[in-house]
Amino acid sequence: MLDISDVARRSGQPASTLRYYEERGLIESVGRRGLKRLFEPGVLERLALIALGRAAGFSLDEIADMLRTGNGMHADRAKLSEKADELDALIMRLTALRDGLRHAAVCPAPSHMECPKFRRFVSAAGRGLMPPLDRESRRGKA
Amino acid sequence: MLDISDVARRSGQPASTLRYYEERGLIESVGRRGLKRLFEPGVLERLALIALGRAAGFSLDEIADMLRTGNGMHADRAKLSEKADELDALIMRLTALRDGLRHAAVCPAPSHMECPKFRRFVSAAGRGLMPPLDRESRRGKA
DNA sequence: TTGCCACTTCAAGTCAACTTGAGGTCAAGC
DNA sequence: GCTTGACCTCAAGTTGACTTGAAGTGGCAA
Repeated sequence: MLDISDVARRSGQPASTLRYYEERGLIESVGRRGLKRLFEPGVLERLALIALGRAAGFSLDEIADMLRTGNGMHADRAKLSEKADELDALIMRLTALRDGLRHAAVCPAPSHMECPKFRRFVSAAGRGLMPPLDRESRRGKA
Repeated sequence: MLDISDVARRSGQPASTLRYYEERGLIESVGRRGLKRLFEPGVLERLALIALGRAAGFSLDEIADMLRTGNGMHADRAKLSEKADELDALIMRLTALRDGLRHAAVCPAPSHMECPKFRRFVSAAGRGLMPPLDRESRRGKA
């Protein structure tokens, strides 16, 4: 049996997150010693599964559903496939973007706007072909 | 001269966003007709540039800085390069993830956890090798 | 038995980028 | 002149996933 600090240490998630996940129905504790939660070791695998789901872009609610239906991420394969397709589209956009940035970084044009290649990227973004990325990048710098 | 609804229509951004961007110093209006803001047509290119920056994962603050220093995204090339590197790392993680999902979707193992390939992905996620994706995916479904 | 301190609960705060709502203004058409 | 309605300002609300803080509890070492 693990107490919350064991789980925190071994999963890398702060205790507050573990309590939050329990409240949200993502994990469960199997009892208490006094006030303190006790967890089975299996919770670690479950937390890894949750981390995977989060990394794939599933929300906590979606993950909770999956974990509830089967008892081990019996996620329906269609949903996984769909998420893989989404990732594919995202990867393509990001790749184009990366190439654009890479080019802008080395482009000899005095101002980026004078470079036709860069102007193409700008106007693609202007036409909404490249939705914002957000949180991921913010984490990247922390 | 364009009023805010012209800019909204032609940039795809709602008026509220344009006001917000002005407040944040990302764009500026050149005057008023009565109460109503007037914009120069150039604001459209600037908005496209902002959209590009957002798509690349820059925060509004970072974009505002870039737009302030030069007067046309004279963004320093080191910063662009750095962002391209970040994107590269992100792309690699997402690709691994996509492959993992794709595999899980077709894997014949009765439960995903019985597949050694899937277990590798899970444990990689558990070790924090795959930080969450978040907002991007949520947008994906809207 | 006393004290420490890791744990507990619950409500509220945080973050970024907006959006929404209430209440007001004003140019233009009738 | 009067109405209409697009615009204005400013404050507050939204979202998801947490974190933080205050106030309380209880197991265990000394």
